[in-house]
This record gives sequence, structure tokens and C-alpha cells, in this order.
Amino acid sequence: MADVAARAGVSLKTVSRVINGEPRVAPATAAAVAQAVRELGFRSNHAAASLASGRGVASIGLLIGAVDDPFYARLASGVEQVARAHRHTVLISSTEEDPELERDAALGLAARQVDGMIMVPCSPDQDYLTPDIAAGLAVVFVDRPPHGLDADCVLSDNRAGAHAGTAQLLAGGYRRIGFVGNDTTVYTSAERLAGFLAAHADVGLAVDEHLISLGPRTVIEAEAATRALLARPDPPQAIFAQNGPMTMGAWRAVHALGAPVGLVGFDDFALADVLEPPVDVVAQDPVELGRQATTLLFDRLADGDRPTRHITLPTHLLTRS
Amino acid sequence: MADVAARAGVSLKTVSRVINGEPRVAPATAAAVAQAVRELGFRSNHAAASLASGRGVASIGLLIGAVDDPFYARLASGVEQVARAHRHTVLISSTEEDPELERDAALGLAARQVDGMIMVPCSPDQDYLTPDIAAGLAVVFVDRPPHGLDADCVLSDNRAGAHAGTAQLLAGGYRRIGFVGNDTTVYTSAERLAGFLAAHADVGLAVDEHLISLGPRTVIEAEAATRALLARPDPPQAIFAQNGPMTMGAWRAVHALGAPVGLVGFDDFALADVLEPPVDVVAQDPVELGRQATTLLFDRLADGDRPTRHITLPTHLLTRS
DNA sequence: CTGAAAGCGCTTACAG
DNA sequence: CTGAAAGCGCTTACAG
Repeated sequence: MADVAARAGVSLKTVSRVINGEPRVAPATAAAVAQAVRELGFRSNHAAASLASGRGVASIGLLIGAVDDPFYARLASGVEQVARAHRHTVLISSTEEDPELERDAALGLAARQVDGMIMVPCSPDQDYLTPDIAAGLAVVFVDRPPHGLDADCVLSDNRAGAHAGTAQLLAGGYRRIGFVGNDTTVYTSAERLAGFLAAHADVGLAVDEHLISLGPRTVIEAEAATRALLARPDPPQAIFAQNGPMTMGAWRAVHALGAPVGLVGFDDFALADVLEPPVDVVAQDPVELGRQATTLLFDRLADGDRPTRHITLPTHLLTRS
Repeated sequence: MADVAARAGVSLKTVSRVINGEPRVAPATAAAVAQAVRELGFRSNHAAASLASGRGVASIGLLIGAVDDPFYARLASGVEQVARAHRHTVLISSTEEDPELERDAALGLAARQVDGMIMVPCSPDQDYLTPDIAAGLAVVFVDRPPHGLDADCVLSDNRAGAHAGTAQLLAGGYRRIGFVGNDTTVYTSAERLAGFLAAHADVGLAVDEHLISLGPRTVIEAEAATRALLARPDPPQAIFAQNGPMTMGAWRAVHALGAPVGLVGFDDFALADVLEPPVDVVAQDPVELGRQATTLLFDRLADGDRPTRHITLPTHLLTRS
């Protein structure tokens, strides 16, 4: 910047003014500075500017499980929409559902002085963020609640959604229903299993625990798990699948078998309506989850002392069969 | 940091040493500093550290069209894999295929002092990056080549892929084939259309330009465009669809019509194999595109003077029908 | 093993 | 409309 000032024959302050588009600079001066900038290939040092001004860098961090999971991708899209309206950049990192990576990525974003952070937690405890929050970092949790600290949070009504989806199968006359999902250390999986069980309890039906398959994380694993259920001597008559990949896997297994097995899934997915048979799903709105979480984040950035808010969004049963 | 030093009764330099895990600090001293850090909730200022040290922040930027497009999401996943191995954070931004946003996002990432940047360009010209590249920014283009500057680049063989896909339809006896794709300002669309036309020329067949539908960008738009083609007095007997969303839209239109219309798409997508009828596709490998682009980026970071490299990855025709 | 001094490249009051 | 001075919070040689 000193070089630019020297070349343009002005002071540092004037260069700074021109670069930042401040008013009250004589047009001729501004032109001279602009030319010097061009000739010297000058790039303002963001780190120095941010240090000197004390201002943030107008960015927020987003921590999701994986960029290539459509649920997270749509959530990220909602975050970007709101962040863009607030003229903030979104820096996305993935945790791969690994607590170590979550911690590294979260602290890494915090160290990078993001103004705030939105995260889908996967570690058993996020109290490692407490010092940063105390030092002014705004954090909002989405899809899953925080553990070890209180913070703003946006969730879907997983339990009610799973309850409604299961109830629909029960109303269809199915009595032996399998559950295919992640293990219950994943908050949403635990909640959806609870809704599944509650729907059975409501009609006084016992659940055969052998029909509950916890663990699969991918389409392929879910397909294998569903196959295993259907191969039992007392197979389920229907499957409730706990998220998009689980539902695709379950549908594949059912489809391959060719037998009439009922299926309801949690989360809508592309082409679910045109499969043969089509798939009924409990749809949540991932874009809206992202939007609301980001709105909470900017609210908190505006007022760090406001009480924490916990929002729960409804789900909708889409009947297609 | 001064507060920490005062509380621990040491100098700034010693605090710095402890924070950065430098060796040669007496255990007792280190413990005292660590405690002061804890008590004061101290967070090192990344901007200041990076300014003082002159070192980068160990991050790379990734500019894609949209986070919620599965093609870009998988590409991003490939980028993350390699970046993680190099212990770099990936900061993802989307351009929404808007040249203005691309420019803002790219310059924004550059200003944030990322070490390098991988981008899917959508603007007619990226020479706005020239000053930054001259000032040391490493940039690699992926999926589409740069315009207005020479740079490392990784592409799929779009033309050969589209040629093979079209040839398969022609070999199936189809003589009137429609093309559904983005407008040809999008590089990949133009290349794939060229392959489509070349395959026709190879067998001495003229293409009815009324069957070429350029413009749709979403599944819904592609479905409408395909419906329009099929509603013509002289409709196509088959459709070549130019990417994943186009193929899903075309499939929906064909499926709704119920008539036997051939279909080959560019890009594989989830459930393409279990639709009724299943969809043949020309598959590229978006994860590998991301991986290779990131490898080029780190190669360039290691040696800024190496000649630019342009890599083209093959595509594979997946026959399912 | 530890510290005092200088400086990274900007911006902020303040003065004119 | 323009500038001189101080300082943001760290790290880098250098010295001891």
C-alpha cells in the first residue's frame, strides 16, 4: 500500500479511502490511486485490514456431515440464501460424522474469525466451543441439538414425523413393521425410532425387536440390512426407513425381492414419486432448516445477550401409493 | 496475549511459544501460561498471526455452481478428500451460475488469502483474476476451461461421451433424436451438443434443428421442454439429455407420455438403474474431477512456475435398458 | 530456556 | 478534500 501511495503521490490514508470506496476524494486523486493500484497489481491484505479495523470478515461457517448428502446440500443452500442477503460468505466444512473432524473443523473455523457458525453436531459433546462462545463466537445448532452447552437450535419434529409415518403403515393393516436406520447415537435416528415405537404403543401393538435394524449409513448398507430383515423366517410386512439413503436402500431390497412389502421413508428424495411403486415419505424441509438457523445466527450476532431459542419445524406426510 | 503474559508472569514471546507448541519451554512455565490462557478465555487472533508471520492460512477455496446439485456436491467431496490429506480446509462458495456472483465470490476468496482456488467458471471471462494470480494466487479450473487466461484445468471428455451416447441411440435404430440441454454458453452443453451432432454426421444423418431444445436448467424446465418436443407433429423417437437434471426431466416427460421413446443421458444419477424403464447414461466421475483438480492445485502451490497442465478424463457409457 | 524490540499492512481518530 | 501518527495482536530475528 505504501508503494501505491508513493507512486500516486498521496498518503496511505488516501489510498485506503480509494480502496474502500470512501467518499470525499477528489476524482483526479482517486484516478491516480486507481492507476497505481493497477500498475502495481496491488491486492489489499485482508488479514491486516481485519486486524486494524477490528471488524470481522463478514463470513459464517457451516459444519455439515457431508457435502454430497442431498439433505445437507439442501440445508446448505438455505444457509447460503440468508447469508447472501446479509452479505456474508459461507465457509462450508464437513465432519464426515467423525467427532475428531468436527472438533478440528469447528475450532478451525472459530480460529479463522468467522462471525458465527452453524453446525450439525455429531460429537457426544460440544463444550470445547465454550471458550470461543464466551469470547464472542455465535453458534447455532441445526438438525441435532447441542450437548454440553445451551445454544440456539433448529430441529425438525422427528418424533412426530416418524409417528405419523408409522401410523400410516399401521392404518394400512401392516402389523409387523421393520425399522431401518442409523444407530441411535445419532439424535435424529433415536428420535425417529421413538416415534416409531410410540405409534405402535398407541395401537397396543408390541414391536418385535428383531425387526429393528440399526447401523447402516449408506444406501448399500441399508439395502443389505433390509434384505436381511426380509430373509428372516418371520419377515416384516413393511419397512419404515429413517432417512433418504435408508429409504432408497430399503426400496431397492424390496424391489429386488418383488414381494409386496409396505414402505414409508423419512425425508423426500428425487424420483421417489415415480418409482414403481412410488414411495410415501415423511418430508422435512432442509432448506427451511438452513434458513431459520441462519436467521437465528444473525439475530444473535445483532444481540449476543438474547435468550437462546429452540425452534421445531413440522414435517409433512406425502402419500403417493 | 499481553494479558496472558502478564498473568503468567512471562513475556509475549513465551506465550507465543506455548500457544504454537514450540519446543524449549520449561514445563512449569508452559503450565502457568496454559492456565492463564484458560482463565482468561484467550483466543489467538488468526488475522494477526497470519499478518505477522506472512504465512497463509492453510485453506483453499472452491467455487461451484450450486451446493445442492449432486454433480457439484460429488466434485466437492473429491476436493475435500485431497485437501484433507494436505491438511487444508476447503471454503466452498456457490456462483449460482451468475457471472457477478462468481466474480464477487472468487475475489472474496482471494482477498481472504486462500492459498489456492478451484473453480467451475460461468462468466465469459476470468481475467479479473490475473492480478491475483500475478500476486501469487494458485487457480485451477474444473469441469469448464478458463477464458481470458491460461491455467491448470481438469475436464471430462464431454464431446466423446456425448458422441458415444448418441451413437448408441443411432445404433438402436432411432433416426429422429432430440437434444435437451442448457444453452450453449455453458461450455459442457456446447461440447456435448457438438458430440451429438458429430455422431449424426458420422452416419450421414441430418439433424432436425427443431429437435434441439436449449435453455432448460432445472428438472422441471427439462420436463416441460421434452414435453414440448414430444408434442410436435414430427416428434423425436428418442432424447439425448445433457446432464443429470435434464435426464430426470426428460425421463419424467417420456414416462408421463407412456410412449416408447428412447433416452440416453449425460451423468449418472441415483436410481437411474431402477427406474422403469432404466436409463442408459454417459457417466463421468465428478469425485475424480475434484480429486485431480486438487492435486493439480497442490502441485502448483509447490511449484508456481511449472507449465500449466490440461487433463481430460474419459467418460463411460452405462447400458441398462 | 527466556525476553525486548521492531514490524507485518492495514485503519482509526484527529487535525488541518 | 488530505495527511501524520498511533496502534490492531501477533511473530520474527536477535540477544542473552
